Amino acid sequence: MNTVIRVWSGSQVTRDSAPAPDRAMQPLTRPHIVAAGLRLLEREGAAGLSMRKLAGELGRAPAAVYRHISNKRELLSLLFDEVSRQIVVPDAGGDPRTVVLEAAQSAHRTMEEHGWIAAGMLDGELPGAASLRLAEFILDVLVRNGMSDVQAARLYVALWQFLVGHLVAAAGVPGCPSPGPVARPGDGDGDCPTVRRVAPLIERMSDQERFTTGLRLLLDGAFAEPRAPRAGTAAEEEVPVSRPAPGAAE
Amino acid sequence: MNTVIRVWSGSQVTRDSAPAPDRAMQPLTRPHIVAAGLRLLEREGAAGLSMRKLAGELGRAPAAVYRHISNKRELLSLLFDEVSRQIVVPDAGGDPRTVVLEAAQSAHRTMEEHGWIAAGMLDGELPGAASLRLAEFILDVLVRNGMSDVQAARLYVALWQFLVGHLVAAAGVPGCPSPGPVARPGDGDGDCPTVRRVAPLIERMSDQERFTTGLRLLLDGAFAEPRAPRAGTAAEEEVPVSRPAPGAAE
DNA sequence: ACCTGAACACCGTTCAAGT
DNA sequence: ACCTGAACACCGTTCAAGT
Repeated sequence: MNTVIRVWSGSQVTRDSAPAPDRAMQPLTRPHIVAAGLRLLEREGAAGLSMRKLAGELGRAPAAVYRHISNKRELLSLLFDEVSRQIVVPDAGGDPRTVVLEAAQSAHRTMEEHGWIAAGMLDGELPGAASLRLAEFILDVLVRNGMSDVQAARLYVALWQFLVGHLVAAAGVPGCPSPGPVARPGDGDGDCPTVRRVAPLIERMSDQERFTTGLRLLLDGAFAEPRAPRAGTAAEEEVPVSRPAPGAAE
Repeated sequence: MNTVIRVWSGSQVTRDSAPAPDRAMQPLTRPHIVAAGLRLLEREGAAGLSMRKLAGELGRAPAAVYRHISNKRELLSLLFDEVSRQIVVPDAGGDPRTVVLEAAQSAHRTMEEHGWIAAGMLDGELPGAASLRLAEFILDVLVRNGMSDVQAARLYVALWQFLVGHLVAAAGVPGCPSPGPVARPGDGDGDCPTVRRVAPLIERMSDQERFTTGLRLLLDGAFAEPRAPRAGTAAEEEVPVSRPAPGAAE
């Protein structure tokens, strides 16, 4: 197994030790606000985060927060950044397939701890500065191991979309643990024999499995493509301007 | 190219022709409500759907809706069902990889038309009865072509999660078209040379490409695994790692 | 059975006014 | 510069009361 190193230089906010229990009348700062937001999310979940409650948590009037943050979206963006800063990536050496798999799993683990992220994805401009480091790491490993920029871009986009989808699907209804991708065949819906047979297998899959098996398929697919044998500078084929897919009616 | 057939028996609600312009005092029905909901979504987008506006659209008091529907989640569920009913699947014959690809693309196309779906994913129990038909179709094709139930289940879950992730990532901030998986390297964030180089490639990818290339990777990965030889008919050759033309795929 | 009016307990955000 | 009080324009949902 690879040594685990931290890719970030240290978080300015820790969830457990708030900057201070909001004493006397120290003026608010963004770190105060971010910390309070994380506390609120941890305590009440995604639905519990409101600008008003946040202000309450900080002991101020709701309007006070707006002196330091322009709206709720910016708040979500800051919170997401704080979480992505905690993503840990493996050592870059070794089999690239394994390294990328571990990096993705690490991102998955970190974000999964924060169920609200899935909900935040939809109205925050979440892919912020901190997640750049993860992108840099993955793209760099791929390219350094012979993928063209285009191949790396494609795989990275696919990985990201898959991660987002997994988080959203796993979060599902805020309360329920995981509705899964298929509902149980109900009464009125013509019989779906295959679904009926396979559904239990799906329901039995753990969250980890749902993520990792898909991840493996993506990586298998990507690494099955021919790559350049060696590379320091992987300038290769130029992107051939996407043509419409051969058999696809689109 | 495959003949396109409808897998559903007909929608009881059409978006364009509402059941009636809400005349005199016909009692409300669920189809009325679903139709009004779709009208509202089309006109005002995901953020424009509220129980109060829905009631307004129907010419009733807000409370009236609750006689027919128990809450907003159920409404979203019904709306999602109505949309999934419109998914068209290809003919089941032919290369399974292509058939599944086309089915997924079809689902993508249908859901993409309804940007609100991504938002609804998070607080509706969306995978309802209608999407069972799609699941049945895909699982059936996979198993009929030699995949084990477990293999089929895994690929299906991966496809679903990827679709969800794509929709959410593509929907992004309600207003903005597509923030994409990486933000532009900003000022303060240490230089990320690879991201800086690759980001333009990612931004240049169309929505279709972002979906289809990932889909292909998943299918490549899944069909690279050994499967049982027999299918319904004759020699289904052991797939020797499908290779899409190097960089010239698409 | 179906609907209305009015209310309850919330939202995000703005803005004049205070210190 | 930073904060408060009060307001604006909304939410989802409930419930007694009407017909």
